Amino acid sequence: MANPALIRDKDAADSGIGALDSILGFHIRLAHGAVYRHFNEAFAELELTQKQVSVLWLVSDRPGIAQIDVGGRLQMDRATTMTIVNRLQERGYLRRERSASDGRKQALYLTSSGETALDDAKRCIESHETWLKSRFTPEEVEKLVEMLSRIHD
Amino acid sequence: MANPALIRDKDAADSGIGALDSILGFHIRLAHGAVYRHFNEAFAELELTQKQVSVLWLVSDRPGIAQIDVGGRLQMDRATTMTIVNRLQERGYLRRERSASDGRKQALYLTSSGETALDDAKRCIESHETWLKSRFTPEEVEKLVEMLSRIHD
DNA sequence: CAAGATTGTATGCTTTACTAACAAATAGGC
DNA sequence: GCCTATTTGTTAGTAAAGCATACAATCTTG
Repeated sequence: MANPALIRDKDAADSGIGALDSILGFHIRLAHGAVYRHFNEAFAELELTQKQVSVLWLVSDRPGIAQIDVGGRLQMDRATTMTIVNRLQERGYLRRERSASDGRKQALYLTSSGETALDDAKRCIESHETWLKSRFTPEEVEKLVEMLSRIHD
Repeated sequence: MANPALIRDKDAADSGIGALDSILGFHIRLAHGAVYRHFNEAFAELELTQKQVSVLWLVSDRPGIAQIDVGGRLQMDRATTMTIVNRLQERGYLRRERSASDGRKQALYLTSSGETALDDAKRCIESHETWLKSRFTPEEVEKLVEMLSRIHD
């Protein structure tokens, strides 16, 4: 009955976010939230988070990498890195070894089940990325990545 | 002594994130993290989070807005919205009133101290946004916002 | 009016992020 | 070599944010 377009004041029925719309940081936050939710749906059965996959991937690329370097590359502090590595170790996806060249460091390696999990994850990421990139041309994706890099580098 | 470029295997001394670099979602996550950290530094003395400021701003723009609409516009579920509104209410920044038009809804209004806090926050956001946008031309900012909107709309 | 949907609320769990403190190992100045 | 400072890992505690579930009150619809 009530035409939504006519509702005013108390119901604030028009959509949009008003002046917030001009805040770049706000759009980054919303976009991140949307990607985060889609990722979690895609990875529900694998039971892996974005961070966990990132760490697995990084350790796979650089066997023997130290925790501090994982944190540095993924922009996490030592404590945060610990909790993620701990969980991955508990699940048997990676193991720690004392580094031979620096006794302070823990060298990280994937286990074979960690590699299997990462292979599954990469397939999920592929479809997740396809979903995400479907709204852009290849040139736009490149431009977007480049601009985002300017923020986090 | 040891040339970093020569270190191999166990130390993985080169920088970068390898194949992860081509994952758009990963860059969104890193950029979000960088913005999040800078925001928190800028708002350390105000003791407000991004979400809290967003809610204050939205309630200021639309006095009497219901919690469910706040959540919808900021893409949060009811439970998450509750915790944020609760905290803002505890701090005396906003108040709840039963909606006259719909008894299920709580109409939200800023208190005068809430408006003061929002004014302070807007000044902080301005410098935060300046920091963020300083790496882009105005055209790039516009393009970036437009592309991010394609993700979260 | 009855049944279903919406909204707010309360509770509990998980992940991420940060701080502070401490121990072990390394690096640097003398 | 020795002493001090730094780095790295670890633990413990705090907090924000997100989500699921359940329940009550209210509204909507058949």
